[in-house]
Amino acid sequence: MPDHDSCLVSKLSHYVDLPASDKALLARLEEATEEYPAGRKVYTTGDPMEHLYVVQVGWFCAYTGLADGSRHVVRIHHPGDVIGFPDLAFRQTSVDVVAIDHGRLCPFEKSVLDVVLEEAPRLTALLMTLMSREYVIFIDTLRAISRMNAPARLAFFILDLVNRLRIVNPRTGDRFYCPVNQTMTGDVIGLTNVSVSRSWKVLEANGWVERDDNAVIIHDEKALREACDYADRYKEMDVDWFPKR
Amino acid sequence: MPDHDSCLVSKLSHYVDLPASDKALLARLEEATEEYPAGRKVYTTGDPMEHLYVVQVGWFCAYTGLADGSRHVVRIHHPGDVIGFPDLAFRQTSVDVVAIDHGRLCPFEKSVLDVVLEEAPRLTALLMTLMSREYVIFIDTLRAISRMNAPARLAFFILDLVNRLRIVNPRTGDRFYCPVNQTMTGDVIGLTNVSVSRSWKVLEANGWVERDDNAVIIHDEKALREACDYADRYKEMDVDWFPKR
DNA sequence: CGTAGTGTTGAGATCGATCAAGCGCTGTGG
DNA sequence: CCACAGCGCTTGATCGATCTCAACACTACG
Repeated sequence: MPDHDSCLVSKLSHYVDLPASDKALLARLEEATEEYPAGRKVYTTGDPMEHLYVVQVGWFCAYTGLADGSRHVVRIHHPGDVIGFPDLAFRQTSVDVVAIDHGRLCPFEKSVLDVVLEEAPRLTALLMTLMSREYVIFIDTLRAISRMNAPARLAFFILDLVNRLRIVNPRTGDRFYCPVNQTMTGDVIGLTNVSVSRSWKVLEANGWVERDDNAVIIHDEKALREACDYADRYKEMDVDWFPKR
Repeated sequence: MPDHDSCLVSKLSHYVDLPASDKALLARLEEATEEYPAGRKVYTTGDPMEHLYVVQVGWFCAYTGLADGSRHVVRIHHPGDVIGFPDLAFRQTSVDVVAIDHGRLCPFEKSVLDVVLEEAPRLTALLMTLMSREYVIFIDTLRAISRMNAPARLAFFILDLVNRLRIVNPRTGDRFYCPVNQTMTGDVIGLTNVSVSRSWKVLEANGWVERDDNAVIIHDEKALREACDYADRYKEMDVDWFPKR
């Protein structure tokens, strides 16, 4: 009965087998999916923190505004991601989330997480692990932004994107579609759109990447990795310690 | 029987009441405390990820090295912090951890977390929440580093420190002891020791802070907050959704 | 007294920001 | 069909914040 599979489950099955009871639980908790046209807000900073969302289709962007009007993009979310983890600890959201292109989300209420924690330890472990992985990637990002030059930061951005896309779609290979413009890219890695443009030029001149309209083609992934000392956090997750049931 | 109280419990009781069964569980899982003289390594990048640690006494520093020999400090840990959250997802550690001054840790094995998840949902929720809070603070840090100037970053660093110290010791007030030198400070907020020194001068010249040997005295917290658009994430945690047992 | 660690200060170099202009593409409306 | 506006990207010129390098002061410690 694939129609009744939770979309959280279908995304999370990439990582670990969940017992049927966990799947059934999630299917019960999950609300109807929601469509988001490009540009539509999911929520705004300060909104009550009531839902987590699993991205089913499309790219979403979590960002915060700064006092001077500039913007910092916290995270670009792809299909399979969970939106809202960081704000679990709080009553209010700490970021804005908006759809970059047309997308679909599966919301489920934060308030039902208690049932998950009580009844589905294996699923709980998976959620904790996913959160922890996001956290480590953040550490990597901070490291890149605080200590690396503009082209290296862009290399990091590209590698992070492609490796995440490869999880959900292993056929991704070295070419992917990227709807993120240069201004937004800069807001992710702490640069202006001008520096992003120049950094692209550098990476292209090196023969490491190529751009074709909104597509990115990676020609020398090894060189990109070395440029930003990249560690792929998406490959090896430790699920051995998970509860058995 | 305070001697048998888990030190994790005693630290976590700041946030939420835990059922006696959770406390007993933790006391059982916890290993003997370990003493760390200043400078002693707790673990090194690439070590098998076998323990989490609760800081009981002292300051610890989690950092990663960069290819060019420079260093990025991921986090300064204080009493009450849990060391190792970010690496939960992985088999190997992704940072080095070292004692800044003399300290004491309570290790407990990652492999027993499955028992926690199966038997102590309320405690599990607390751990998830603490991880999530760390994550949000990281987002704030990244925002500061990627978009703010040197004095604002230092202001952020100071406010983060003092607000964390105030959790464990509410009597902290506006003065605290800080064993972190300027080089390490720079490694936290993405500056050189030289820029840190100059930024201190700026904040002092503004009359916002004062230094007295290794102590920091805050004279105008409001101004500091405004300088770096600071949000105190340590005040309001949402524990309402926690499982009741 | 010598050494190591830490912080301060100055001078010059550098990287990315800022400002400004222009190009190509797209969608819209006359 | 054309004019125009809007958006994203590129490029050049200049500016400025921070880095780099270097020298020096101070302290602790053997």
